[in-house]
Amino acid sequence: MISLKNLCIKCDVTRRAIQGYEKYRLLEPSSKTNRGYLLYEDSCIERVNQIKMFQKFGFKVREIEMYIDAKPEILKEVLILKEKELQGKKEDLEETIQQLEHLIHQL
Amino acid sequence: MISLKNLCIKCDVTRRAIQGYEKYRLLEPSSKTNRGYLLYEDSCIERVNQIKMFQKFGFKVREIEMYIDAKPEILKEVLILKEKELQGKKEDLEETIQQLEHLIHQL
DNA sequence: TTGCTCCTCACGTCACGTGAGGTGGC
DNA sequence: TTGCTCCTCACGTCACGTGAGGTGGC
Repeated sequence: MISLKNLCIKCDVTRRAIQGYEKYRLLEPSSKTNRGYLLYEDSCIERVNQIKMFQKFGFKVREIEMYIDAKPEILKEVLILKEKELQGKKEDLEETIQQLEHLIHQL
Repeated sequence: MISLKNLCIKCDVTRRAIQGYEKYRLLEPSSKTNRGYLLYEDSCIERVNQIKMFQKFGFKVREIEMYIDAKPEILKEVLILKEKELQGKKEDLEETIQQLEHLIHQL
């Protein structure tokens, strides 16, 4: 068991981010202390790190629910699509940087 | 003079985007027809394209006001900082893509 | 009672998207 | 009157940020 505060510290997220994850049922506290403080399973640390990874890959929070517990084959397909998306973004970004450099040299 | 609709078509933006720019006083209609339709100067086409360029570089709409009419020397400094930001983003993105590829190969 | 910690709302942010409801001339 | 076009609100989106106001035990 781990408190909300410690979960936030260990995962480097805010309380508000955790609340956001809970809104989409990616996570939930397993109990409360008698003072009403929220308590989580230790496994939630790993869970939150996974959620953060999906977010980094460009998934919306409400999409993550569909994939975080998916079978490896399904997940692999989705991730391959995401990789193409990110490659596209990278190319757009490179083009934008070139435009920006061009403009800077004109000034 | 050009109608709002034609401005949107020429610049490939929506009416709502133009409204957003007007909120931050980057743009304004110069007059209205007797039917109340909004009319813009032809120079607004160029203006909107400039705004879009700043957005592409990562400026927030409300930041654009400060720079769109700035002196070249000032603008140059700001753009150089932006370029560094975009380079940083590019590097982050490349790292993320690598992580993603690594994960895909594990599945 | 005061201080401290943690809780649960709930509005704010950003750049628009997306209706709703109204208008004027054919 | 109906249809069409364009107008002006104003709530919705997304993932939290940021208070406000309340609670329980030292």
